[in-house]
Amino acid sequence: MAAMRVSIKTLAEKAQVSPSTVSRALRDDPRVRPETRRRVQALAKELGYVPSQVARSLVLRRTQTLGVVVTSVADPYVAQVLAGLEEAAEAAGYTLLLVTSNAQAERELQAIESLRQRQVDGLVLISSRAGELLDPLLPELDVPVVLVNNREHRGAHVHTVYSDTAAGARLATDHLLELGHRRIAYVGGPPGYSAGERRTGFLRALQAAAIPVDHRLLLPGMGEPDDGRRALSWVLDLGATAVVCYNDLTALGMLAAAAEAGVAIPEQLSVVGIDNLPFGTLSVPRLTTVDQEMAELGRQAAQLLLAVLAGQEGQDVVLQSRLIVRESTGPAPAP
Amino acid sequence: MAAMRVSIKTLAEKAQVSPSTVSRALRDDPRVRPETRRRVQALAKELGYVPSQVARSLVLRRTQTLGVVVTSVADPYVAQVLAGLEEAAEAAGYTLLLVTSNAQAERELQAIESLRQRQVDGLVLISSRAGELLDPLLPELDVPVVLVNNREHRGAHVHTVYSDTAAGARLATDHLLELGHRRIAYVGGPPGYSAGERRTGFLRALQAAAIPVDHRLLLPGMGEPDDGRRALSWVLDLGATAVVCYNDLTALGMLAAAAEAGVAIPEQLSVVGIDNLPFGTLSVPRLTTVDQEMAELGRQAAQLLLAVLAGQEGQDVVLQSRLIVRESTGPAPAP
DNA sequence: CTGGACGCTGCAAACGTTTGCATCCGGTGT
DNA sequence: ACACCGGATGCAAACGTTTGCAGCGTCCAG
Repeated sequence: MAAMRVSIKTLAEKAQVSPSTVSRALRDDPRVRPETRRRVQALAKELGYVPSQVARSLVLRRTQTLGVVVTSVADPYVAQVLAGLEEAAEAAGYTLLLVTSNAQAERELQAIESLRQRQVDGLVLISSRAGELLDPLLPELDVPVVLVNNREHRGAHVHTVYSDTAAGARLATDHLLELGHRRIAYVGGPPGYSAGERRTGFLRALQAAAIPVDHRLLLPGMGEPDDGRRALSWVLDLGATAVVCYNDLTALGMLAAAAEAGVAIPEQLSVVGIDNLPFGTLSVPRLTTVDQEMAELGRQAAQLLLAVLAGQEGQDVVLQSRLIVRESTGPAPAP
Repeated sequence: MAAMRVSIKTLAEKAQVSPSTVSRALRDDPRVRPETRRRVQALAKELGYVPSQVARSLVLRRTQTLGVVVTSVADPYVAQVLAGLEEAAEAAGYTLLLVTSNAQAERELQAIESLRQRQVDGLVLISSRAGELLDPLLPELDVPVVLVNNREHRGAHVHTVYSDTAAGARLATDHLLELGHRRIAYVGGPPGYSAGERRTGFLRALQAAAIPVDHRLLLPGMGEPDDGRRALSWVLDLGATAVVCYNDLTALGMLAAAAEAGVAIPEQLSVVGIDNLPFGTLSVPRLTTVDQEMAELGRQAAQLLLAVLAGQEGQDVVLQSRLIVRESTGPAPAP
């Protein structure tokens, strides 16, 4: 439709003023006469003028844009964090540039490079899996970085926002211990920060209760429902009466498998997850879990980044985990 | 760290060549002597040169960026579409600019405006809820638009990618009819394109089977689990033996409520959803549903947009729905 | 009548690229 | 010796803004 792009210059000609004046008029600079301002603004509306954020970015040297790299948006944990992040960023006039890494370190680095070239004002890495590959890169970055759910890295411009998930796992385990369970299994998650934390939280709880760990009860997993499914018969065979899962997804998979196999939850087996996904209330029985406040995590990440961008001192933030007892856990069966 | 940003000019000085040559050397233009090219590239690496995509965008007048507006990333349907979209866009060298509308028409328009100013090369609207407010805006846009899961709008630059969800709802209903059900309820979704389609699909199936509709069995909802929960006792009271839900979320809510209330599924009530969320396999019983291939929808949307951007003719795409029978549906109980 | 002050506007440079065209150089064909 | 050619490089404009500084009236005080 529009034959040619209408720029500030176009407006300038039509309004018989200089580009500078147009620029100022559009942004309500008090230095331009009210009448001129109105005239220019009216003209802008009439001609359908759309300011070019990219030209503006070039001269101002900031883009009002935050780069976010995630493992996968299809992961409900990530999606929740992202939602909180977007909300807070949007409220401050920032827009998100989203890139997916599929949990591959190599792609994560590429993503960062791409965002860098796009001159994002700040960077958020959610559940980064790049590990040590990240270290040489971080100091190079000329923008502040916030790591969500990962404390493996330090640096001048790098900040951290995370749930105290080790404590969370401990909470979950202590809950089972209080219920009288003594043989408790753990189904793990994908290599990386949080799986490590959660696992040590679990182990510490056992240790504090002076319960020797049976390493056969420490199962590997990728944080997916099938991991929980597979684990069910394994843990029953070994006589476990309870299991803490790396995350809700794993736990939900186990609940589903239990239902299909006719295993009574929690009478025969107590199951607890971590994350508090919305779906945890839809399972039968409803899932006992540990809240990780993903949306809040995202919001805090955005606010931290924005604070740093505004020149303030950035304080790392840690969110406390909170146990949510529902019906998937119960007293240990009498021996 | 870097005291000053290193630009093409910086490289030019250090390498004793003109900026033009540097620019060409960096992009492997055959017109620059191989040796010069190597020298420049080495220097670039050494000084940690990062090309400015924004400067490039300004002169090339495209940003290699696609704008996406969604209702909420926390919605698993949206998240799946987004995942497919990102994958395909990324593969073609495009990055996504993501904005959330919270299903509010006003905010959706603002989002579009914001993306426009950011000079996105194309726009994707997922499950737009802006309705008629969108119509005056669409022709104004100077970039191609792809609507996902919404056929309410037409225009020169607007294309559409959708599941034939009316057919899907009909499939679901026909399935119940074949199982002998005659009193079938429907729990609806939020105002907008797809809820309308799905509802008419449902109604058409009844009509084709010459079953009079009892309008008390047409329940309102917002596509959330609680809608399904609430609907359970209502539909049982009215003697329904089956219910099709606007989406899986609603259906899963109903299954959970049924389990809690001791209502046997599918013996007392058959429940079918639409979407085929991953969670549909974790419920007890597993949910019968209609696949909507969200990720594929996203991929197709990206490809369509990219094709149009490449100057090709853009063909709207429609994905066929496919019934997935699991255990939440069964024969109608004998009267 | 003069000297400012003040209110409004314009000039021009800058942000970091890309690219059409000109330039320069050594070599080649006649 | 001349014109010409081709390869390598440089010049300068352009993309669409913002902004420090200068300019220009007009009005008022002295």
